[in-house]
Amino acid sequence: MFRVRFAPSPTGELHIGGARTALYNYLFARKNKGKFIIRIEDTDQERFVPGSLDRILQGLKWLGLEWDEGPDIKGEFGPYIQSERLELYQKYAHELVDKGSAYYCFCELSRLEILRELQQSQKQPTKYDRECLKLTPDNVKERLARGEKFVIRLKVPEGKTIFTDKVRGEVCVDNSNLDDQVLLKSDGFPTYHLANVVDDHLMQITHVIRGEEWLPSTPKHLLLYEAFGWQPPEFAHLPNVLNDKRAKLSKRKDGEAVWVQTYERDGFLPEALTNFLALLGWHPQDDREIFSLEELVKEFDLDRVQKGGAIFSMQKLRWFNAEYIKKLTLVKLDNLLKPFYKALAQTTGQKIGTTRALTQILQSRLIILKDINEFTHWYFVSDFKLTADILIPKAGNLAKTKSALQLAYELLIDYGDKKWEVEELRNAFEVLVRPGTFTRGELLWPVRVALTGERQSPDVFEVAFVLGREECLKRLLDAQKVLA
RNA sequence: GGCCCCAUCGUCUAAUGGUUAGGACACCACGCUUUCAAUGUGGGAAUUCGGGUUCGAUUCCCGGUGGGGCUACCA
Repeated sequence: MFRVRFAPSPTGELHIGGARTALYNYLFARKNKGKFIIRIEDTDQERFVPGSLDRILQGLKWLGLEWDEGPDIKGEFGPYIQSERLELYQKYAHELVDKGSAYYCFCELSRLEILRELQQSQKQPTKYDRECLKLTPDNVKERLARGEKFVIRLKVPEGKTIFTDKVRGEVCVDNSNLDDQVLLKSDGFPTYHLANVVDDHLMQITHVIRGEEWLPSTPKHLLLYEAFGWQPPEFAHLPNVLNDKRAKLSKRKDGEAVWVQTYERDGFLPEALTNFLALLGWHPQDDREIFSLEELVKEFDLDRVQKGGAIFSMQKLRWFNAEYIKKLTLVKLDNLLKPFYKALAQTTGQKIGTTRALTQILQSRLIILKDINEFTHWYFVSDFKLTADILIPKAGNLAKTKSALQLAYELLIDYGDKKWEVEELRNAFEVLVRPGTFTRGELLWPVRVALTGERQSPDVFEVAFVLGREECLKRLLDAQKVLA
């Protein structure tokens, strides 16, 4: 049974790159009828952000990536939060020391810094010089007894470390380039490397699917498995998600655009985001692009994951989102829009009744839900400023425009008991369009502008329909005053 | 500086030892049309460079170049 995990650090929101890593892990697990596990890697106390854990889990839930074991779900391999597993790492670190695969180090941070600088200036690999490996066992015992601060370092053996990555194929590193990695910090917390290996083993993870940034430290992890005498999992390193400058997407460089929550807030649909993310570094066998999560599960295959980094294209994401909005049922879209409508009504001090009809005419225009804010000015604001300039069509003139508005007004006054419906309205106005009197443009442009105050808007009759007769009459009258 | 990874249209990518190098986004044009969208049709746009191997390489190998990542008692 395959077991994979997503292991975020609680240092903020769910990162977009992390979301893709989680997605690929999820797809791999579901595809292979395996388990998808969430583990929280909170071994850095300084970077810990309170509340972050909940927000990351919420982000994953929003995306629809459900997990089988995790901090909020009891599993037989818990706890799933590393800060609750501290004794474990300490035990294993000391076990490694006993085996001779690791050693105590008492060196000061300041000395290590100087050492690094020296090595770099001499064009050497930067790594620990093993000063503390010279210490005699008695010496070590004495310093420990004295309560001196220490770390435990991996003793990297000589040789080469070779492994086969599921995405990249064979990777080979000479151990002489590997640093004697700190495994246990002086505060008693493990580093990522130790905690990660211990937990992946204990939690019986079979496939480690993670970001490319871990590729260089994988040999160290393999060395750890070897030192413990454990069977290592398979590794698959995913290409990075890049910004438009081809650098790894990061909070520092890219701001809140890296948080999944930002997309949720702006009205991207989770289905669109997962679809987009899935295709960022992976491709199905055919040319299809629209995939539900279930369909992705069916098609996903690690063999078809890309090696090179992929630029996060907002344009393409927006296209996906528009596609998914178009596919939504009216009721569903209207519900999703409710919070946005409410906020708008609040700012304009307006009460809103049913928004169904409004939603319908906006559906094909929305790219993200937030667009509703700009697309509904004509609906929520009725006292917009009109000018003759905008009311008169490019190919029209003042007199014709005046009479168009007048005729439209009269038509609605005499509308009688005809149905107030889009097609009915269209038919009624069509009668006014005659060669020698009005072209459609000469008639409909002024009417539409009178009703919306905007050069660009939905169809006149759709607008008239949602506005209602009273409001239309009022606006037509107002427009005529502008031309008077 | 050292180590590792990567390289097809602007972007995401497909494909092959012999193809008119395919699709999607974006862009442009045209159609529809009262405007804007949506939609339909069409168009421009790519195998990083240099060596090999081969009858033939964009595809395989080597090198350059370029890009990225790592180089912490961060993950």
